[in-house]
Amino acid sequence: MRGDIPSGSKISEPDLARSYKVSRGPLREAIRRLEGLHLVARVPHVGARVVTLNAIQLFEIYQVREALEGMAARLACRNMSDNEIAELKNLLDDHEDSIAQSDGREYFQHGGDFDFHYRIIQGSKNQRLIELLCSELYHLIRMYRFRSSQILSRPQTALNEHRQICLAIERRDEELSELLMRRHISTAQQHIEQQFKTEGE
Amino acid sequence: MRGDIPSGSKISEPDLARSYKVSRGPLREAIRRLEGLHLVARVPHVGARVVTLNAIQLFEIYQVREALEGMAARLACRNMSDNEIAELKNLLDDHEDSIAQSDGREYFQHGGDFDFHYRIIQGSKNQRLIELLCSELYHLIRMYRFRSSQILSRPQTALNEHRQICLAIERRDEELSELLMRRHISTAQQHIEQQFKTEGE
DNA sequence: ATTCAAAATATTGTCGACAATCTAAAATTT
DNA sequence: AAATTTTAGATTGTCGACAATATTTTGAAT
Repeated sequence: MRGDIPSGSKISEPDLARSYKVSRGPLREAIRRLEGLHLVARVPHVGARVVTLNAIQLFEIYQVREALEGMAARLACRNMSDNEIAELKNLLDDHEDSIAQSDGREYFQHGGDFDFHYRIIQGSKNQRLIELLCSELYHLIRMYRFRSSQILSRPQTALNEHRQICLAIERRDEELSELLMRRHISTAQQHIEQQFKTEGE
Repeated sequence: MRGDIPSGSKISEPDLARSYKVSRGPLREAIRRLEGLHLVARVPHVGARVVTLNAIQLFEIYQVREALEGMAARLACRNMSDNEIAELKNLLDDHEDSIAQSDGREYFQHGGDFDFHYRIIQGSKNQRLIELLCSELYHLIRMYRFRSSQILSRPQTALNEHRQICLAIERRDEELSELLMRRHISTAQQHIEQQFKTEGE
């Protein structure tokens, strides 16, 4: 998860066991867990490799993310307390300051973007949705972000979109908040696609 | 997955290892995989239990399912071939016959309902979406269906809804097909909720 | 009789070793 | 010289045993 082991590299059980100072038994159990999280792929009798995300897989993840986070925004309208919404607004004000200070470059890098999404996901109060997005998909997206050092810095635009979503949630407008969240993620997806194309040249 | 081990029962590693004629090592690795699928829950130093779905958890799963299958229907509009859509229509005709023959009781039991949903999910051509719905969530929903012997038999209504969805896909109407699919699942969810209430009395 | 403490039991966590399988390297054949 | 077969090496899969931890039972004290 930290990215210490490069994406795509083969995992040698004896080597890893030595480096972590554990026996192969617990290590294999751990690998099986990572397999469940789709972070390593395992071929019987051949070995385990750290998964690599190609453009298509990232594309697919973003489609899933759009559906799930859209639902999260809808449920957040239903289930976030007035207090939680007030705190969400405070967070956005902090982000505003942070962008003004750092000239906007560090918004995505310091998890500011994820902070916002994280709160709304939590606000859905749907435990399964939370686990799916925050534990399972997040690691995969994060893995990609490690590689391409987030060039998609469009902090002011993103912040504006965040504010719109926040407003819709404040008004408890389920339809609108879902729509805006889906568009927001869809836009991010398109930016990544663009990036992949220019990268390929 | 077959339901041999009752939901909620504790899993004894030595017992299971004996009954499957394997050592505890591979068994533990298998349990870790099931843990990843959320089919067993594990507490350190205490043991593993087959998960039980309460009403809330099932409710949450259906919310996730609504979001994901709605997206699947949308993507199916984009990615299903004309041929695949024609086959989908044939499937619905078969279902029609099956319902007429068996007086409609066996539609859900024999996986007819799932057949339809399965094809649309596959039609999305999104591998991650397919895996999430068909491999991960399906087992959980199936686990519940084992317990309550599917009382929600409203076969004719469901079939009609399926036909409407199919029509929307045929017309490549992404908006409508997603909407109809979400309503279809939302309706099923409400039926289950109803059932839980009457069950609790 | 009830409650708390301590010992006994059972279960989980970990390890090192051996067997089965795959990958590569070397040797033989064409 | 190239290709195929064979052999050697490494890696994965499996096992039984031991240590650490939790649960249950037993006993004693209130």
